[in-house]
Amino acid sequence: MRATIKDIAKVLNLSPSTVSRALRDCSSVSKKTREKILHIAQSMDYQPNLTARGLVSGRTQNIGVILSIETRDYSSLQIFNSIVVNGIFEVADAANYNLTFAKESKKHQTGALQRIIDNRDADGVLIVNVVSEDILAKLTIKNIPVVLIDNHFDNLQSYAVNNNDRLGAYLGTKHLLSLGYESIGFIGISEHAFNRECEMGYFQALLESEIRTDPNFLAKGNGDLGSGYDAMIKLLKINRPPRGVFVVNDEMAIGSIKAIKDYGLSVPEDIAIVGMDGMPFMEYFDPPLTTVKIEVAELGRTALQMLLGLIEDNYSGNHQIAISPRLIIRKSCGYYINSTLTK
Amino acid sequence: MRATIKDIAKVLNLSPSTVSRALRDCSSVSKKTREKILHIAQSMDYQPNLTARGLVSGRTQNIGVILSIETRDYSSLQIFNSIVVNGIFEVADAANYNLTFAKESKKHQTGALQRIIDNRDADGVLIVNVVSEDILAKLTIKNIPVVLIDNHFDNLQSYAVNNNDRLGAYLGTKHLLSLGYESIGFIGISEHAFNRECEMGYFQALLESEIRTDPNFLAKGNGDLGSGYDAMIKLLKINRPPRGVFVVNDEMAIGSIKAIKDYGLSVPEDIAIVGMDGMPFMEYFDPPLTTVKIEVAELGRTALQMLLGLIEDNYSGNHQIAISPRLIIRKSCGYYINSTLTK
DNA sequence: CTGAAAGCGCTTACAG
DNA sequence: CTGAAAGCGCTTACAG
Repeated sequence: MRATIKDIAKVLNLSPSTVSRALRDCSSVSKKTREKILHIAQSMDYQPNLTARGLVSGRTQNIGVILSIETRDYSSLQIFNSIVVNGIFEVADAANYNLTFAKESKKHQTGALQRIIDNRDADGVLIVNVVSEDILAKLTIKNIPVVLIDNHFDNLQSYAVNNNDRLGAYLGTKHLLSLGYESIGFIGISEHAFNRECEMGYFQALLESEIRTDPNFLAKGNGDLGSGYDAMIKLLKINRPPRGVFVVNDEMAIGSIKAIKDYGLSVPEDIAIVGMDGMPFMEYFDPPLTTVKIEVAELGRTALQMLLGLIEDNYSGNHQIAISPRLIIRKSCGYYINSTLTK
Repeated sequence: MRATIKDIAKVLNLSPSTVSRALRDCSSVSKKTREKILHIAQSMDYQPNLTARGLVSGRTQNIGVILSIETRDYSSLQIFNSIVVNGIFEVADAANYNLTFAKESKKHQTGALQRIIDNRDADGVLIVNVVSEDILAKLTIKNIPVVLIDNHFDNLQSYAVNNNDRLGAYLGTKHLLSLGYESIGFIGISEHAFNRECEMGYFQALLESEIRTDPNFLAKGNGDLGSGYDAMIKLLKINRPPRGVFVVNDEMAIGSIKAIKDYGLSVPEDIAIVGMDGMPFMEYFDPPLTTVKIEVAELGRTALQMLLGLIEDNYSGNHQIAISPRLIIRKSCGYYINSTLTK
């Protein structure tokens, strides 16, 4: 059987209280007895029972991570989420917290989510991606601290960590402009807050170059490859299509490159493309995709640091944090063709 | 404050014991009092404190999931692992278990892993991918049930769930043969047990077609794209290169396709390629990759079911289970070119 | 069918 | 600096 505090106390003829104190390094224990206790504890291979500790502290040492149940295996979102979780894990582990996953959809929610809400099976919760306002409300009522990740709520009261989408679109568009292209298109996505941010970055870049925006140069998809293809076809059918296009996610960017090729044109010679996300394998496509890489793991790390502060009741930073993405130049933007000009 | 069993007992003038029994549906409580208790419990929004339950049951309701610390974000392995975890989660959630992640490398192991081993912070453990034998030994000593996932140990005593790699290589090779190609190459990986299984599947398929194996047609990489490229270059330099090549993972398959293109040849017209894995985005490459898809989530599900049986001490199935992968035909194998023959 | 008591392994005021 | 006692919220023999 596993040794307990009582066992150690008995061996040394001390009280459990003293042993407990010594083990946790309380200053009120004499050096001599502390050393005796530590020594015996080690020789008996004593390790505290975390559950018992949790019962008296009222803490679970769990962080709930709520994800959308609908995420398909191998999808971009799945990949995004798993990297976010990596970042979360790093911080959680250092702070001695476990992660408790939970998933949710309109119709169904996992047992884990019920345990978090009903039984308070987490000291705090991270909500990744769009999850219903309903869940957020329930957690708030139960007084469980929450931080949103990549949730483009317009709710300024929530604590949230997002990619700086506006900056991302700005960087992507600016890069195309810096390459000398004068007509730049935009393929967005039908997701309000996110798309609005991206559009603002795009417009700002154009404005700085004093280029008027052409409403025909704006197209939208739903985020997947096929919709990026369709959106690009629309742009291609315009009288004089844009010379460069910023696409708000990599998957649609790949779709739009396919559309351009199928149209008998080439990337970047005829139309240059810049995506956003940083999905895997994108450097292996033909041409390798230039993209604005989101610091996904950093989103997770930052969010959990914030949440930990909230749990300890000593967070005093901003309610909302935006993490800067960064441009990764590959070939689809034409940088290496134009490099004589720009380098 | 949250209602406790005591609170309910007080309201109804009953003992906590009876309330506890009623709440857990023990048969020994009269229908009448049970109903009263359930009613009050609901009106007081009572939910059991899981920590307290855990303390008396000696269970943590945690399943430890050990992963390699070295896995890079966005790598194939990272994607593989996250899908395995999806499968594990499904089963865990249905059985009311939480997942506790832990990571490990030769030099370093996370706090979570120490908690699992030292403090028994999990009722059972799943080890995904190659993790040191040392960890396995420690868990065994502590009497913590373990199931390995995708760990190609040669240890027949361990409980393990793996992809049926031999079958995978067999299916891939057989498919190439069925397309009429008579010389088939093999690009393997320097990982003993895994590679041996793949080779056996490859040889078996050749044998059934009475094709002699040419040792020059065997090449090896380390798993990443560049190494697949190099391995293919080796095969291309042979006097008469193989007409089709089975590559043991998708990433190297993509690398080998690139090598073929750079060599001025085309896929599948000159050399046909079949990979194995089922990584995302592979259908978008040029040409879309034919591959043997591993049922990754199923590996996770099966392993946890096995582990749950072990924890409950009622598992009586095989120690080792191999999950069958399945062929996904796309364009890199030339099926659609040869379809007049084969359809 | 119900209750009183002991216990799971720890922590923490309160005394001394 | 140390100990006795109470308690965290539940479960479970043992009696009746």
